[in-house]
Amino acid sequence: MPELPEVQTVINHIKDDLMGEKIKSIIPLWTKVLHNFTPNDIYQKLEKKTVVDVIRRAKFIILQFHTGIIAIHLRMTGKLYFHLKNDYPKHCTAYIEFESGKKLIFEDVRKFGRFYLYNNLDHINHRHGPEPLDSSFTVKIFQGMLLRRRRNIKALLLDQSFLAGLGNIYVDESLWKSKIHSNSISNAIPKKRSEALFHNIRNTLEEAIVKKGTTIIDFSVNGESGKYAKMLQVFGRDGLECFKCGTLIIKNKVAGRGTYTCQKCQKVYT
DNA sequence: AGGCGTTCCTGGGGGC
DNA sequence: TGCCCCCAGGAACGCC
Repeated sequence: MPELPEVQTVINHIKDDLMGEKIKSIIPLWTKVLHNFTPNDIYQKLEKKTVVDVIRRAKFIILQFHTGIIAIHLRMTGKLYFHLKNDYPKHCTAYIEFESGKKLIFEDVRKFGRFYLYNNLDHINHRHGPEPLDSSFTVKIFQGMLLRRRRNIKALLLDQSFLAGLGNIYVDESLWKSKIHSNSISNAIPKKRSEALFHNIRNTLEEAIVKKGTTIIDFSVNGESGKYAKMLQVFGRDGLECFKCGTLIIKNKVAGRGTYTCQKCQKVYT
């Protein structure tokens, strides 16, 4: 389940090979993978069809062209990588052919991943909150955001229109580090705790990017595994002792997601 | 506004 | 030994 650090890792891995490449064609092998366009649309909308930049916004990989963007969302099992052979992997749902002969493969076992074609980032920006790692995102802004809502903290942090990029793993990690129980209500969290949460979200994401993400279930880049799995403090540790207090970590469901918690360290604020 | 259920998919785990 | 059922999970959407 790729979250911000995993998406950033994919971009860091393929960006140099994408820059300056000109698209020859985009081939869907499974019809629904192109969400709002057809292969022919790229001739009209992308004009020169040359990749001028590759950036991340929220959990999207953005291929920037002179007159538009292709946004790619990996959802749960999507993988994006260059492939030299002429055959396609079993779960390849689409690929992009470049004039140079390079092929960018999109492999996606569960078929939730999608490609989108837009004129610019407006459409994505409108439905997404701030980037947690941006320098413009501050403690004060975050605390204000929490106070203006009265909502379950885990549901809120997972909500991409509130804050972009977090997913199930890094939400649990950030809440544990901040000693906040996932059943807490956003505007009941004390100032000191929300300040800690702000810093722990950023530190956790930054450290995970350095470690090239977390290898859980399906995530890897060209078979290379992320190293953050070794750093996880609560996620996936049900039945094991909390690293801070020794209490057994429990797993339950919060906001419809599998959630890992230390019932002693993490306080419920309501 | 917020919470919850449903949908999309498939591999894999649980139950017997 | 095998097989069937059901579920996880990101995001969008509809409903209360």
